[in-house]
Amino acid sequence: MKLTVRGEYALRALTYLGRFYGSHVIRIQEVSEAEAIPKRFLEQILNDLRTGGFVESRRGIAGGYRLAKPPERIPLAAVVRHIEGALAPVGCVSENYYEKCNCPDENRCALRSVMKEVRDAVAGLMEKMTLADLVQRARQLLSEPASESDYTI
Amino acid sequence: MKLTVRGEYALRALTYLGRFYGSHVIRIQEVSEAEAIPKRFLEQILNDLRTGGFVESRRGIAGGYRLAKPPERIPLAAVVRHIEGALAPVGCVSENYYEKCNCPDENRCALRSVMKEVRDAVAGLMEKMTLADLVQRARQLLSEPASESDYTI
DNA sequence: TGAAACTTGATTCTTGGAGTCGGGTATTAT
DNA sequence: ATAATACCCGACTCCAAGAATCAAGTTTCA
Repeated sequence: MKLTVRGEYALRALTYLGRFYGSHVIRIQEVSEAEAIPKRFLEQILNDLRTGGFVESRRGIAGGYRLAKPPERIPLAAVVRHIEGALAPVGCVSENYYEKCNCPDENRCALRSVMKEVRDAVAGLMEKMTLADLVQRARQLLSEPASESDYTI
Repeated sequence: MKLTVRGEYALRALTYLGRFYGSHVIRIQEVSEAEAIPKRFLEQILNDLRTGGFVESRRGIAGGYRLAKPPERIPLAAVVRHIEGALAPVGCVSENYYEKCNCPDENRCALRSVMKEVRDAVAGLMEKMTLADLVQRARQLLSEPASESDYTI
């Protein structure tokens, strides 16, 4: 039930870019240092995010990356789906990346019908949450003193 | 965000055993055939489930497995946690299997606070759902004619 | 007493995640 | 122009974990 490191990096990088949405482009180098992500690996990921239409790039000496659209229009579900595929815990209940499972009869599979609920919960949540939420939260956490205290969204 | 095959097998095997809860013990062979799970692999898994207190076994020629407690008292969350560990999408928001993530400052990590919601949703659901739900659903699906139609719980 | 079934631990096989590397291409400051 | 800088691209390595398989036990009962 885990997100891959790759997916985590993608979300962190996007959040960083989101904080500067509307201004200049950001160099990979800067994101890499700020978020402690291996630079070459981050290159791959940002490139992948570009293919997915989440960011756009500018080459050359004054190059870098920026979001391709406003953070409010980037649901976390879309990002995770593009980077790692299905949100569903088992392939046979995925809406976007369905794959047959190995149970004897899928239409009579009890697990399937139950896992679908989990999928719907996760997908529902992550479709509602956008990069804007992540950015807003990042700004809050950076302006507040660090603490263990609970938070609300 | 995926369940492993091992976890899937565990839930399927438990569901099968659950259908016979209260009567005789079931041979590995039978579960293996009914659920299309490689026998040797299933041995491992059932053994693991025994260690976890979910099933109990009887050795010898009339041996087999049965649930160690009523299905209503086996939350799916407990099974998955025992077989594969954390339910949380990232280790740093797991309540039962916490592990530090590699972000620069965990207390100022925007992703963390958002992923926690996902964890809570998944954990909440899977703690409410028990093996009894799976068994009940299995019985329904086996008595009904197979269909693609939607279902409710 | 032997066949059936669980027990245990080691071993193999494969896949995919994580990260690296080298060279290529575009852009711009000078 | 051209050199420096930064993105672009594909191949490659490394390693851990998942998914089994195997062999040799031990217990039980007919």
